[in-house]
Amino acid sequence: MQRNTFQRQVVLSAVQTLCHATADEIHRFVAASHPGISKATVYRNLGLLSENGQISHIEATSGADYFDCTTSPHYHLQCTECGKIFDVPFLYLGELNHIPVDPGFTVTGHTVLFKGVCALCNNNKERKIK
Amino acid sequence: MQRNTFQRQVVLSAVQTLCHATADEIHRFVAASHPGISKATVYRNLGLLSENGQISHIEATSGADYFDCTTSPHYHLQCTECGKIFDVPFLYLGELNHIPVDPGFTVTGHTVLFKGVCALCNNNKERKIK
DNA sequence: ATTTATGCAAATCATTTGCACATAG
DNA sequence: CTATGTGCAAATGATTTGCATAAAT
Repeated sequence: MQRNTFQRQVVLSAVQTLCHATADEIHRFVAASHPGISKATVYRNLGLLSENGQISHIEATSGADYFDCTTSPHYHLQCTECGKIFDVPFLYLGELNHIPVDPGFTVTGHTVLFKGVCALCNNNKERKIK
Repeated sequence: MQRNTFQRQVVLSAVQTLCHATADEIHRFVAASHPGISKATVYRNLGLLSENGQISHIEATSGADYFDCTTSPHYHLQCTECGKIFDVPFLYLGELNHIPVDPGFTVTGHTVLFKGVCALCNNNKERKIK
């Protein structure tokens, strides 16, 4: 049976405050008020909380993974300049899980990740040119 | 100007032979006949060849990335048991790059990766149960 | 009391990088 | 010749793990 530790509560509440954050960002946030909490504990709790469906795990294709306070299915846009994650609302292609592949294969899910440049980074780029 | 080194030719030909392979698999394949070629060189050439559009880079969400001998746009299915990559033909959602997001954002591309269990691994699982 | 969780440090895995030497153009 | 590429080993970054101790139930 899973226990309701102080550390787990603090990690969950950090994810809910930060909305989209990496394990390291969550650890830094948590450690600010509770310096004793280790990064390993943050990782272990992020894993458990995602398995429980209390948060969701955003698997990036480069750099660190992110954790999301929202658990409803939706896709993300990641800025290739700063790494930040943004929600892509109003789009979820559930039917993609039923694509016809060789019988024998079992499709269990799919990931969609958009790449782009966020407003802030676009702005910084323009300034550099000038 | 880019040079046409022996090592680069060997790496390209390995990717074309293996079709879907990780840097490590490509290095092992290459090293079998040319033991002098280092893994760093394999990585550097895989990077250059993808930039040139001679091969493509499959960014995985866990474990090692793969390199693909094909360069036409298509998605992949990765087996969560063995990590192998399979093509998902006849499906490319180019229109996804035009999803409406906040103005200021620039969407430059998207990744779709299916997760599932391949025929071979499904088979192995069944045997374990019995 | 017993099992689950924690903190720490070390280990792992994929990939990148610095640097001295080699070689393609 | 000289810029680009190579091999080696060390560095990096994200994440995981072993182990002794702590604390939830």
